Amino acid sequence: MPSIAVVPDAKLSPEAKTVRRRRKDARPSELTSAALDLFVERGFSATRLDDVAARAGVSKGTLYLYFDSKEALFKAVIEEGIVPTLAAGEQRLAEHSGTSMALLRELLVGWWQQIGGTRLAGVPKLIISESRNFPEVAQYYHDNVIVRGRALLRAALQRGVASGEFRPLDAETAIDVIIAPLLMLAIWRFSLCFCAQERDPQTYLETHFDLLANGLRALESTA
Amino acid sequence: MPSIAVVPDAKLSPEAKTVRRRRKDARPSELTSAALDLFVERGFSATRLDDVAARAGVSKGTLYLYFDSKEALFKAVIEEGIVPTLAAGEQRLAEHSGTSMALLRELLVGWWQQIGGTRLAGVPKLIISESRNFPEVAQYYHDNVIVRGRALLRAALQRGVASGEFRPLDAETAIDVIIAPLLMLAIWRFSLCFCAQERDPQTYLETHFDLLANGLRALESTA
DNA sequence: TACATTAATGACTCGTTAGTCAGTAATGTA
DNA sequence: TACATTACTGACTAACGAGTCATTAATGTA
Repeated sequence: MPSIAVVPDAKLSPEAKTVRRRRKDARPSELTSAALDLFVERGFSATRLDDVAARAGVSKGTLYLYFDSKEALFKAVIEEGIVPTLAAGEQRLAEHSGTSMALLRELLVGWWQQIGGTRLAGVPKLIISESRNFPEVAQYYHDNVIVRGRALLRAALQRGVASGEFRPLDAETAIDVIIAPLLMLAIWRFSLCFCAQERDPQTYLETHFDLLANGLRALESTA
Repeated sequence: MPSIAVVPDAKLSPEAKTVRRRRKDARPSELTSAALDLFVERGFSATRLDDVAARAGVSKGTLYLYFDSKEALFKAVIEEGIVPTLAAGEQRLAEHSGTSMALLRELLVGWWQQIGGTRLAGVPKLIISESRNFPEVAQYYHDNVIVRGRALLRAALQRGVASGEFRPLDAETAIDVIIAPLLMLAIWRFSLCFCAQERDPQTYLETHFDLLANGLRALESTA
């Protein structure tokens, strides 16, 4: 990266147009960062690698020095952006000592802070939209995000049921019901001008939690 | 395929390969039907018009006799498949006399029967995935589906609040909370191998209704 | 049967973009 | 200063697919 310090994802300044810099270490993350921006904005297929490269301040040829293919670049975006959050969640689960509802809330708030509320929130939409046509990415996401994410929630729910805090429930369905609103919130944030757009995510999340707390509460009102 | 009666979206039989038939009336719906199948399966951009035409048993040139562009074809798919359901919902609303919860349930079940449970369920995913790159389609869907659909739910909710059946609520947020799980259910059905795939939609919907009924119930438990 | 009308065709153009590779410029080394 | 190494470039290709249009075949009509 070197010689002259440069902000990670800055464009080349105009006068530097033809200057070649050598920054082997910094390139991959500069490229994945640029890729995330454009993938989220335009979709995976509709994003041109020329544009990704340009945004990272390099040429397309350089991109291919670091990533074998467009799909490999996408995988790297997921690996770098999403996967670490799961590790954090797994640690939270292991260390938690409060109520299960608090744990659940903590996991979901954590998701919002690290993914749902950031530009990474566009990734689930990308996966939903395009993974069918890119099986390798789909497989990677399934194995490293979906399976691990669901396992996390399943553990939290089962703990609550075991302690009598939650009424007995079908874990898989409950997981769906819990994450669907979060995913939709993330999706809406990137679906131009639709619905929730300008509304407050906080209010939405509170409403969801509120509903959830009632729905999960043991014994009273609902069988 | 003429003269002899033929199912709407049948492929050409091998020996009919070079025979040209004239069926002006039937073409548009044959083409939109084929288009829906392929759009849902592969996405809008990734679908080739050659394939749509072939599935409808015609050539690409013929497709362009009936639709001005790929986007126009997409608009026609929505117009023919989704819009009528909204008209049905509006009628239901006008004629309903029971409780507001029953009306709400009726609207959502109707949505499931006519859209969510059919191949049309793929359309919301298409819109979410690709509308950003196709502003004309986005505008059409927004005006004719989203706005009308939300108005329908808003009316049902407001009726319930007015009668004291539901607790006071922010209508827009409540709408989001109500439709998010339905949309996710539809989306999951077309997101290969992910999550809810093989689970029972009925169970999922029941869980959602159950949660909803508790969340909306007036006065007790929650403020 | 001859002629007019129109539904349908498919080869074509033309723009687009993932991926390649021979060459260039920056840096390291002696 | 000369030479070796390697990060980087950008023009190129090959393939693809939306949209066009001159031509052909089916049907209607006199």
